[in-house]
Amino acid sequence: MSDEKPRRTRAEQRRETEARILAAARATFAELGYERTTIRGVASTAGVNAGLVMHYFGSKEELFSRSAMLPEEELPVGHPAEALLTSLRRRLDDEPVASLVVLRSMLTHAEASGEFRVAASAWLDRMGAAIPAADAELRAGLISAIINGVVLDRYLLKLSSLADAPADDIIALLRPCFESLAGESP
Amino acid sequence: MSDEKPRRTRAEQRRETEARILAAARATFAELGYERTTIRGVASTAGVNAGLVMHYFGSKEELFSRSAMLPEEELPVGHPAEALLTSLRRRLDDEPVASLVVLRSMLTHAEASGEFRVAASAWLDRMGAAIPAADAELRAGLISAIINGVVLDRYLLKLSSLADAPADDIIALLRPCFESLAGESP
DNA sequence: GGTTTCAGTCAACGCCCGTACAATGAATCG
DNA sequence: CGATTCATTGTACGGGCGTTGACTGAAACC
Repeated sequence: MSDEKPRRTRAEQRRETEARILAAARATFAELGYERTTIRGVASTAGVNAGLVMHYFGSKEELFSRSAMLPEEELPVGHPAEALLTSLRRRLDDEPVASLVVLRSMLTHAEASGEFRVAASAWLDRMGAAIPAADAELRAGLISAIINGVVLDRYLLKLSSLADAPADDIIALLRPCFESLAGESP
Repeated sequence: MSDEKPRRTRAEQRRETEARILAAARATFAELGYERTTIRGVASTAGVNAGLVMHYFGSKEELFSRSAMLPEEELPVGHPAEALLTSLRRRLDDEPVASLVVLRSMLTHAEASGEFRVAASAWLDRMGAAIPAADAELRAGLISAIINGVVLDRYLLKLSSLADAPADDIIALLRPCFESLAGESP
């Protein structure tokens, strides 16, 4: 009765705790932004001591860095406009939190902007290359701006007209815009 | 030679100093957001003591409130799409700072969002009323999102493709989008 | 000219934050 | 089983913040 094996080995426990902290951090950064997020707060949400967060992640900066890491987004294939609409749908449905950590904290935390501007630039370049127009870069930038604006109003500012609308309706209304900007022929 | 009258009466001096503080606060809030803006920093930019800022504005919260006040925006008249493009142009050219204080701090400072959501709602209602479509509200919301997204990418995230583009090019490319969303006939 | 007002300064407070570090006790290992 | 690792805790410190209230000296007033 007492020789029960421990449910979790030490390594497992460690990984689980670290994951729990990371999840708490992601949620908090997304909701409060960088400045208002405190190590103690994250720790308490994760049910651990604040010192442990430091022990595992080294600093708040690094915790943020790890929280903001996005899975490499593979671009959908197909006509640019449709591909971009798919990309938008993904950000509207799949995992708003991931986007929010980045978006909100880029605004909150100036130092974080740098590395993300790089990622954004890469995205813009790939998109720009797929758009058949002389001002492809600007067009890609505008599409990116539209996507950012929609996510912003819907999830951060929570403006009612966007927050309550079904994703399908949003996509449908934006399709002509994306086609116009992506230079699709009608 | 010594009976020179004082250049500024006390009331003038007071108004000038207060205006200087307010200008410094606006600039700082726009650049750093609510949390990273400090009373001491604003005071030092304005060339006064931190205590004076408190004395005049009561609290950081109130200083922010006063900084974020926008002049009542009168809506341009004409066809909705053109009116909205004019509105966008205004935010691109006229005074980016005013928009930025609100936009950045709504994201940074949750408590501030409330009062601005009200203003945004009023704007959306007026816009929605001018759009001849069943889903006018959503369409207005999308247009607002686009405007926010453009300002966001151009002035806050400073993404190169938008930050460097002439306002005219942006307007030109967005015209079809606005027309499509505002339900204008071609 | 004496008194009052008031723009502006200064020093201090209490608080919360990120961070450092020693201590603990259970899992791991030889 | 004894030694060692290591996940986890508790405590403390140094700094920056918003805010306060006493103070100063020149303008305003009668």
